[in-house]
Amino acid sequence: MPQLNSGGGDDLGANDEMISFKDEGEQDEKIQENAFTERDLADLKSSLVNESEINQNSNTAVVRRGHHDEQRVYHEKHREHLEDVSKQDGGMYKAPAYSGYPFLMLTDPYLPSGTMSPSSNKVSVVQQSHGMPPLPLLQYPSADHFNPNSPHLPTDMSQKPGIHRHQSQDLSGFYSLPPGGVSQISPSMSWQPQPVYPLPSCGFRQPYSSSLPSSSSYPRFSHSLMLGPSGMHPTGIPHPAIVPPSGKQEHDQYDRNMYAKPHPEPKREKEPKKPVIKKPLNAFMLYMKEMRAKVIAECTLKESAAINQILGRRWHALTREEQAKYYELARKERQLHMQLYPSWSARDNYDAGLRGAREEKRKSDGGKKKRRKREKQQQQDPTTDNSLDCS
DNA sequence: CACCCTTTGAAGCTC
DNA sequence: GAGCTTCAAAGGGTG
Repeated sequence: MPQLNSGGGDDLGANDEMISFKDEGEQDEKIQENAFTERDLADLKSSLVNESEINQNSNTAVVRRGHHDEQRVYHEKHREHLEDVSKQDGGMYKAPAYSGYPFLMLTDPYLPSGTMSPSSNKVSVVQQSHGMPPLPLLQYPSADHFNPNSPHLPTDMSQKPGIHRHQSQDLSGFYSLPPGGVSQISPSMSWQPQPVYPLPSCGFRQPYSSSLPSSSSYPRFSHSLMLGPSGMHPTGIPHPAIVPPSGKQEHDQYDRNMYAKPHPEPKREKEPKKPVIKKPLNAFMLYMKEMRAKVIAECTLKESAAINQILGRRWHALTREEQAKYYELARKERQLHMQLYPSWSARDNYDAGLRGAREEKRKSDGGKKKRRKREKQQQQDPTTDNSLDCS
């Protein structure tokens, strides 16, 4: 498989791919068309280097553990900024379709003067769809959180000992939204005519259930996410990424609960478990979310396995620049996820819910599934039809 | 009803 | 550090 850089490794992984894309120096014309210039790439590359440095400084294990005050400040800044954005945008901005948590298309914080990276600026969006408030995440259960004079909020966070966010992580700038961000997404390939973010009419479920009372104080959260103190994220901030221990999302979980998958937990009523915070989506997952509806419409397929195969082929058919957009989105998503859940680890979900039991079963099966997968890969005929069309 | 399938990528784990 | 495993989304299919 032509993985660009499967090395993983935090943010740089995806961007290394982008860098490698550039190094190969192909499709210059396309790059120009997409305003994805050499210089832009250099900027992006530079920004990524900075980011890794930043992460080293700010995301150490020590820093990541238990700095909830910091998170609160972050959300506060975030909220303030969004208010500004909302004003500037005339209320036109929308929530991204794949928005799980109130994911914001971020300004690249690592570029000087807060300019957008070439890829990010094409997708830098704070979308609000269906007339929902932009950032339910930022709707705090307590009005105190909104109070600039809140006693909970230190007047000078810089004085907070032991917590040092990198300057570039000034989140008000971090999440700034340039006007027209969405429209700047360069046209490309088959998904171009589609809105940057999938529309319900394309087969996606409504990102926000109409059944949810519009008067709700927490419009984008399902009721199950209106967690009390026990269901609250350690930050005290309810979040779609958090799966309450008490079962299924009452409404559509798509988008509103991007990271909130209703893992069935039969015994959860008796033994309250920690809410599950879902992994941030990687680039391909973001791509799938966006393109699934289109494939379904085109191919009249319903089986996800078949759809995903098609999407996998299409993913490889994407230009580097097009893929780079998703890598960038994924990178930012990981960043935001990290900001929101500093103490979260992917390992947390390894045994979440029934997965523990499932694990047991798989182990008892001798890793049957994975073995099948590997066998299939090995048996795969190189002459396999790689058609991007429906098959 | 729980799990499988199927994809890629990120992250964790093991050696 | 390489290689393997798990999980993330999705929803029809299967036992």
